Amino acid sequence: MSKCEQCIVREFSSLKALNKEELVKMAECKTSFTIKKGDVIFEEGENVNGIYCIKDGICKLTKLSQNGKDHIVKLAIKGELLGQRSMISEEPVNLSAIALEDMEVCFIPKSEIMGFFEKNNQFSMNVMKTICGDLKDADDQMVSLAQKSVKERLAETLLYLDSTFGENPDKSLQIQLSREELAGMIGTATESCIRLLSDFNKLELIELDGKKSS
Amino acid sequence: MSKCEQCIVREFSSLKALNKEELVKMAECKTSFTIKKGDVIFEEGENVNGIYCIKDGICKLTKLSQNGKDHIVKLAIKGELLGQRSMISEEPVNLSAIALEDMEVCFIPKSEIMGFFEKNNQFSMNVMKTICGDLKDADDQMVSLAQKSVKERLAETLLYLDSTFGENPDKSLQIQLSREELAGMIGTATESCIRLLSDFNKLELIELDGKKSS
DNA sequence: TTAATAATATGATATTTGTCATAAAAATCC
DNA sequence: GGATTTTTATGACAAATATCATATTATTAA
Repeated sequence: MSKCEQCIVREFSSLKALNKEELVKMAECKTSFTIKKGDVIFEEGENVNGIYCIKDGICKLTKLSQNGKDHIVKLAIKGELLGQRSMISEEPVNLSAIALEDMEVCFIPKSEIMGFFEKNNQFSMNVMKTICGDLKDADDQMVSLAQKSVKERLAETLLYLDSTFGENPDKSLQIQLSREELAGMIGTATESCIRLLSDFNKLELIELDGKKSS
Repeated sequence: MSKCEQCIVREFSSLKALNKEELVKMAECKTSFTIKKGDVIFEEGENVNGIYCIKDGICKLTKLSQNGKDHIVKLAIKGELLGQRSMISEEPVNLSAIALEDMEVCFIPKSEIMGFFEKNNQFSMNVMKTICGDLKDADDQMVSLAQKSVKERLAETLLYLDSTFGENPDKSLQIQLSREELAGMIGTATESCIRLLSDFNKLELIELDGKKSS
């Protein structure tokens, strides 16, 4: 069992507030997983009873809508914690988490985290700040979905993917999303998304195949 | 200056975790306001430096989009706290709060609340749960905006307004929203909203003027 | 390597929704 | 109480987007 103390990734999450003792204790009760691209970490409606810490890789957090389409609510990367909201609310998770690439994640049981909440105020504040950040992002996305055209949302999303996940040496986006997934992020039909990408391509704003921004 | 101890409204918010001492201390540093319908409590981008507790009345939390329209992100009622997110994130507020009817609100300065965070764990947990609830709602709304038609969103919103804010004896909705505001909640043009309401009316699903749900 | 499957692409068309114009009704102001 | 402004309503039309059909290309599996 690897030591949380030596895991650099924790520095990027609320867990950075934990001291050595706490980290040792956490290392003892955590479980590590390897997740293959496309695999489900947890599914909407499940009782998760703890949180997942992403050690490596990227996943999408999706919610199934009535019409059967998956909407991508958020992308989560190395260092982020999954399942905090449902753990705090004491509810089943409201989103599914699915790996977009091979991942390594650690599961930390609820009992352990609740202990940190009681004893480590800085940890609580960190978690609160993270969730507040998510809430702000959600508000922004909401307004964007409500008031912007599909074209605007697509352009914004491409720029976001570029700046957040970076480009390969050949200028293509590092993150690999299918057109269907991209459509699921911006809230449109896959065909509309493909068509607009093709338009952007003709206007020479992007290059397709690898697809880079601007 | 009225006593927070005797204010029943606090039982409906995170503040219910406070003990007598804490309430007395809070009563000393809070300020009360009367807000007229249409008045702004705070505006997007402002530094608020504390939270508002709604003692009475309803307000809308809006965000201005690029096209100049206000999108209503949430409605807040008696008992709810405003400005928590920005206080915790140490950022300006991301939403404007505007009274939909005459209101009474109390302002509690940040320093006071931060003290509660440090000393009263139950209070922290309550705040966290509230924000987690808001986040879940935001995710739901996001998916609804992304995947449902305007008609579906309008119908859902009318049902929500009916069940949350109740009906008058004549079956009209208690909450008074203009067509423009309703459109701002569901993310559509005012004309489209009016048109659909008129359609619903013709189909005898609702009655206009007072407007009730059926 | 070929067959099968999935992803991407594009056309044709229908539907939804937005925009602009204008009118009627209601609310507000002197 | 009448004038003015705002809100609600509706028509006409344009634009955006979804849907269905069908290729084409890429990926996977046998």
